[in-house]
Amino acid sequence: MTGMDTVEWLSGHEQSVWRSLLRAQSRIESELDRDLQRESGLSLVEYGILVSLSEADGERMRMRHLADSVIVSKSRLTHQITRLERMGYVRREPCADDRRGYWAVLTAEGGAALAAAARGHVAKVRERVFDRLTPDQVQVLGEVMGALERP
Amino acid sequence: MTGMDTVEWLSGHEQSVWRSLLRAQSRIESELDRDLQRESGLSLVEYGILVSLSEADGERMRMRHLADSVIVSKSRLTHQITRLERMGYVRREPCADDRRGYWAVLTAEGGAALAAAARGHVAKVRERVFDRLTPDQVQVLGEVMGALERP
DNA sequence: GAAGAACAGTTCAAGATTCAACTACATTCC
DNA sequence: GGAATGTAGTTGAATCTTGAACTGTTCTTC
Repeated sequence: MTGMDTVEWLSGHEQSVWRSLLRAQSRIESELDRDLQRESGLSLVEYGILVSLSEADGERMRMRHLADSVIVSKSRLTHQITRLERMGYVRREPCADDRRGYWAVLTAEGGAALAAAARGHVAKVRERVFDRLTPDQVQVLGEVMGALERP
Repeated sequence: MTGMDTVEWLSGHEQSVWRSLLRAQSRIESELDRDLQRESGLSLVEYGILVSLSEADGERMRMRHLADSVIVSKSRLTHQITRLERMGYVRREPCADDRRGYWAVLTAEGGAALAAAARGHVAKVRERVFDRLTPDQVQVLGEVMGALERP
């Protein structure tokens, strides 16, 4: 009795689930990223940013809100938006009623790039994920991820 | 009829599952990484490398095999092992029967660092993932991730 | 047994990410 | 109203990642 039993370990089954999860995660992410990159020149994060913007009111979002929405640090978002701005897909606009703030605004080119990327990307997501699962599995996966996504 | 219907889109439910998955993924990973980093100075990838080595025969693995096992590029592994070597947690040994190759070998310090990190990390994994799920959900999650981890 | 292909691993340089300052504006509260 | 505190976003430097090119070894096949 060393005191070790006050720490909860993972059961054998939990451990194997956890490792599968880690492998699945990193495989899915790296494959989708590579394919998206190759076919549209966008990273997964850039794609996510464009999606968020395209769905927002006026196709624009405040930096802070956008950062939360795609789950990256403020600093990383700043750099990322700078790059997207260089590509012509996003532009910054100062925010009228909060002079500290900026809007990141989707440009027409950005919308077009997103549209061009979306089709192939979605096909890959389907192929890589949903085609491998039964409807019941998808159902439970949704419940599980719903529970896990909360902070 | 624009031809768009030849592409399979995601259903509304699939889309929402997919987005939950992405958010859950990035939250889990960034939280665990931050905590691990803070409490033991290891990144999640470094932790994974030490785990793989600790479980391997002779606590050593060839670079290539190790790279596959933790799912990173050869190049990234080279850099990562260089850093772990600087920290004193791993050392490289030339491979006797294949003169192109090297073993990455876990040092005593590396084993100790892993042991020190493991307890807290596992507690976080439990707290962040398994405590939120019912046994049935864990069961299905395992099946699903088993299907998704294959290349 | 030699030529050519494949493989293990590293290197280099470009680009991305991180983290802690930092600036500038907003809010609170006395 | 003004000092203190909080928030939005950027900057800079150090670190990390990426991908292609490269070295040296092994495997194949004729």
